[in-house]
Amino acid sequence: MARKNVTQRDIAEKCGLSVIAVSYALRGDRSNVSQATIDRVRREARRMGYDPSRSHAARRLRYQRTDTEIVNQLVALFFPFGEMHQPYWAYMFEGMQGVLAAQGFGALTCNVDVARGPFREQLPVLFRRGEVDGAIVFATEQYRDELITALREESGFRSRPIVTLMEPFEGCSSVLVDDVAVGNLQAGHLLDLGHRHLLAFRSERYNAPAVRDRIEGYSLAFRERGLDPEAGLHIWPWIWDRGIDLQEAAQQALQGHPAVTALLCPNDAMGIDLGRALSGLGYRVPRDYSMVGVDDTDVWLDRNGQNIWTTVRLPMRDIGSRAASLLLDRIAGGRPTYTSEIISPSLVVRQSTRPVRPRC
Amino acid sequence: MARKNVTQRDIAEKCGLSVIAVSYALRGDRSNVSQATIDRVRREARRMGYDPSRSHAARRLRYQRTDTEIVNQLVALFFPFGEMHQPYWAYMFEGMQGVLAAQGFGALTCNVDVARGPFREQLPVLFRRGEVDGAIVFATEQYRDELITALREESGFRSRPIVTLMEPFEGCSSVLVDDVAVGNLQAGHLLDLGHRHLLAFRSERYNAPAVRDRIEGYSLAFRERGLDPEAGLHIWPWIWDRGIDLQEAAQQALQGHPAVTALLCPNDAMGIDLGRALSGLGYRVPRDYSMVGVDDTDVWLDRNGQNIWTTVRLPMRDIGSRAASLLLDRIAGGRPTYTSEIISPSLVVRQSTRPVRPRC
DNA sequence: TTGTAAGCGTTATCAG
DNA sequence: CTGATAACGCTTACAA
Repeated sequence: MARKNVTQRDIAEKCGLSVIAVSYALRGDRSNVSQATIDRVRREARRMGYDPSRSHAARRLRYQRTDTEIVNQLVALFFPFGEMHQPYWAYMFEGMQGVLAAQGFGALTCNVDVARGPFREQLPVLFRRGEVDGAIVFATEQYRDELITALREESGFRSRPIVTLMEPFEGCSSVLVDDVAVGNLQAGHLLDLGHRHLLAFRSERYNAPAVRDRIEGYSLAFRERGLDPEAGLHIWPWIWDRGIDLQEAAQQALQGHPAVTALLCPNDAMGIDLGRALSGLGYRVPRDYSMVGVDDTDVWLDRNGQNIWTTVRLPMRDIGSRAASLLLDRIAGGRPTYTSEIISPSLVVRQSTRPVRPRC
Repeated sequence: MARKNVTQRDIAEKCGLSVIAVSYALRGDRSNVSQATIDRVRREARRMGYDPSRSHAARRLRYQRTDTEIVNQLVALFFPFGEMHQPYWAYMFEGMQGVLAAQGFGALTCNVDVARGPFREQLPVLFRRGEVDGAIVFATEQYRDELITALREESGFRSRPIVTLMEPFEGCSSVLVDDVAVGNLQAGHLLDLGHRHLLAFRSERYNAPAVRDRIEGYSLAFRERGLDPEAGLHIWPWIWDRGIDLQEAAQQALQGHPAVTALLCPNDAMGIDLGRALSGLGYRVPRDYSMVGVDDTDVWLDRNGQNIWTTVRLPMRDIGSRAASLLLDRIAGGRPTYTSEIISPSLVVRQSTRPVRPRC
């Protein structure tokens, strides 16, 4: 058990140098110390078991004199409580944790809630101390603005890097999904199978820009194939919430569109629930309706344990790890450049879609 | 914008005292300073906007001289990746966050993985710095021992408080569930409905002690009613995993026990999946089989959006908040007493159970 | 009850 | 290229 901490002074004594020379050497400051000394000091430091993390407090104290920010290896992850048990968030989180852990960073998970008062007062004390290096924010419209404002106003955080997920934000880097491509892949696949009347469910839980982009993607798929979206793209507003009678809602949607042979679902969870409801109504997927989702995070197993759910895959782990990388880059580099990274979706064809066959 | 930090010296000047007197006063050290001074200093400090969290680094630095632990308002939450998207973990997490956030504490979410090397090297650097005040550990047998050992060996953490969830551990406080009562409630309810042959699925994912206790609870329920568990309690080993053919497995289990009219499920998720598989086989719940789960975290909705799933409820939020409270108590109090708290389950009767009716 | 001196471990400044 | 000095803000030991 290393009883006493090894300090720079110990190293200095051992090397016959001054403490400050050691300080320079350890930081590799070539303009104040020779390369030879640097090497010698570093070797000795390693040998003696010098651990910079032990003297973090001293370093912090010293640096606040010059208003220099110091890396604490701690970042905050903001997300709504409701997303916690969604598989897609679990995957994103996994992606982030992988990158963060590899660098020794810790993840401070934070939830804010309008019901609990002003956001600034809900932030852990660590923020005020300036011990949080950056943040990844996954929040829906309403929360996001207020949250980011709160962070910017917190003097311990101020202008530190923020990465937003799924939506851009002024002054932040972000990791986005190409929602036009998502819609295009979904609709294109169905059109290529010969389906000509598609029903899209516009989930209210989706924020405006993403929904707009998806629909644009649908239309684009029609036009790219010389078809008229006005004629074949049917949009049904849909509130997907616990407590809704899925079968009744599904029945209603389908009866209003007898020509429809395929369904565009905004995400897997909703789509699979809907598919199950259709089965309950006596319809068969894909015999009666082809269905395609988004995410590839949920499964619909057939009796052989095979996943039959055709979907547009969003690489959630990648999104998470890209966000973390972006954040760490900005923390390390200090460059105030706001990068946006756009993640491309990909189509995963399984058995919930098949070529159209004419209605009797 | 508070450009310059207010320090104890500023307050001292304002009050015409020495810095050390202010230090004593702010900490309420009655043996070194008069109550009058304390009040005066504190009032002035508040007026000037003195913020102790700003000088945390200085305090840390000073205290490490006397090996005094200082509260950082940061605790670690350990859990397996696989549990992340389980609703029950989401609820526990919510319970913990509520308590922690109310005290300004931050939650450092940590996952360890044997595949990534020794646990000690996977810990965020914050541990080595001694900036983590305590930990809540939710890990299955295999991980738990190694993880807690790693924490104890980390010189920056050493003997700081740990609270384990669901299972006790030497030298830790813990929040436990009364699994005998869980089993007793499940089986007792079915027996009271007149069922005499119960099939229990012993999920392999459950750790040994909990499984043993549940089964003891089943037997107890029989004996309390003057019935013989040997005659009516049937146990079926069951591997519940993705990729399994649920219908086939279910078929097999039921065919082996023709007298069975009710099913004891180890948790909701598995039970509801199984119930759906039974529906697919043409059975009806509860007409053909009464089913009861554990957790009350998952729902099985009927066509009216009503949850029909009868289950034994484990108050996950309470478990989480109790664990956090236990931890904060030990962090604040410093008492090295290891408390175990046992949480009682409760029966929630819905429509997946009904009185037995004789088989044709 | 109050004040003085010293030090926690580091680094910016400036002189050699 | 190297080193002495001072300072970051706080608290313990000891003296007044």
